[in-house]
Amino acid sequence: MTDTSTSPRRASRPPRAPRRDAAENRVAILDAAISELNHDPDASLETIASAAGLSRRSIYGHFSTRDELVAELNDRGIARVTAALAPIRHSDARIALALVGARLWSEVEDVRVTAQLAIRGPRREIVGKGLEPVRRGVLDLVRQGVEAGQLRTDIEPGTLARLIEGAALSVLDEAVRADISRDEGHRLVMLVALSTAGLSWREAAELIDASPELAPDAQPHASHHAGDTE
Amino acid sequence: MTDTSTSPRRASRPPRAPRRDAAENRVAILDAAISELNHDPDASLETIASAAGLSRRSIYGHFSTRDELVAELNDRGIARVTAALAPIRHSDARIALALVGARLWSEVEDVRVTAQLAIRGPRREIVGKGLEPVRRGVLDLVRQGVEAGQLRTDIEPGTLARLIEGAALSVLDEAVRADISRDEGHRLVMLVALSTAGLSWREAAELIDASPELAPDAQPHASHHAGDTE
DNA sequence: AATAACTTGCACATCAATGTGCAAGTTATT
DNA sequence: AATAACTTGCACATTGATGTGCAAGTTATT
Repeated sequence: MTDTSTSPRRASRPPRAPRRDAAENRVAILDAAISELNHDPDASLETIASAAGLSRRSIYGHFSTRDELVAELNDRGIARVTAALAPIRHSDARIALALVGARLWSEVEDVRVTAQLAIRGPRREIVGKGLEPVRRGVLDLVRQGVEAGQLRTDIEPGTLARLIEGAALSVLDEAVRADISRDEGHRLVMLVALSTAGLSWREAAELIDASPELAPDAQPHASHHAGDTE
Repeated sequence: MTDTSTSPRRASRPPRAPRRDAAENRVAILDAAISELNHDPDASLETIASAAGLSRRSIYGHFSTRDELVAELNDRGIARVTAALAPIRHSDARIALALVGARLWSEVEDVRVTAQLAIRGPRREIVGKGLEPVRRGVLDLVRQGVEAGQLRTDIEPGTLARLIEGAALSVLDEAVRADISRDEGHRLVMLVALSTAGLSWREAAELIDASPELAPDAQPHASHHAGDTE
């Protein structure tokens, strides 16, 4: 049990670093949870635990309640999405929008769980709050694009932003259903985002092919900070 | 399921017709269930019952188990969707596709619950089977459109069909989030379906405005009269 | 090797939801 | 008014999941 109580019984006890295997197990739990919740948003701790190769009891050594585990997953998801989308800035809103799709694609699993949580469950309000900045970002892109005459004007920006988001999620769903390859999904999510944004399919393809920053390998991967000596 | 047939069977039980209020209550339960499950896919019978203005206990007078209630909802949903989409036939696949969106829109609530059930829960396989014909129909339309050079060819028909379905559902979600008016939703779902199918937003709008059968008041039953208005 | 950290299995308490039985009320229908 | 249909409240059994306490085992770390 991770003692969170701040009762300074004696001199401050130095919180030691967790054991290596324990740290690994913690990650294993998180990963298993993501994976299992992708299949069934109501997966039990039992299920998650055994998927992580641990006993249910052990989970409580890392997370004091189920909610805490989910919350952590959630924070992680939001953090990843935010990190992935934050640096996107481009003079062409269409490209930026495609980039949003592409970045989401590179985080499929986390994104899906987070998105599910944002829709269902009692936490949906809170999760929604966390995603607020991301949504604002997309909305700003849409506005920028409309302003520049690059995107459709027949749908209100706010609505359009949410629809693009929804369209992208559809691709992620489809990706889980049918096993879609990395590059295929990469292109697909961009195509769909652009289509929803108002481009014809030929325009979308043209734009993607003409923009080197949208190539499947132009993805600046999330920071593996610290070059580990190998 | 519900045997209303007056089979001349004098075994031991003459099956009488249900009392009028009972029949009404049954419908009330179904309606309440739809509504509540739209808010929370895991709504309890307690919640549903009180939303229907009844006690939880009374539900068991109409449905012997929760599953049976859900199954009935499901059948009803599939029936409605099927009925709404079955008569759609048109030489122009784009119009037909828009029509699919429009018809789904007219059944929003039922469609959403059914769609949810098709994704979550242990019944998803069964529900999916029920929707099979509908999906085949959409797929056929997509193929027809591709054949005729009216729809995009950069996405595999099977995938495209599912993406269109997903896009339409996004609109339905959006409709629940923000209160969208009947006509607004009607147009929106068509626009999004066509956009996903590959049209630019201007093409989509043009097509919709030029097709009287896509007008918000074009009624569900009278199938189609030869399109001559151009 | 010694220690503390971690895992595990079991027993147990709790909780929310489902489904039943039954007796007492209401209400539609004849 | 008489009857059967229906609703309701309460008690109760059941089930699945969560969360705890504890003792006994394992394993990383020193």
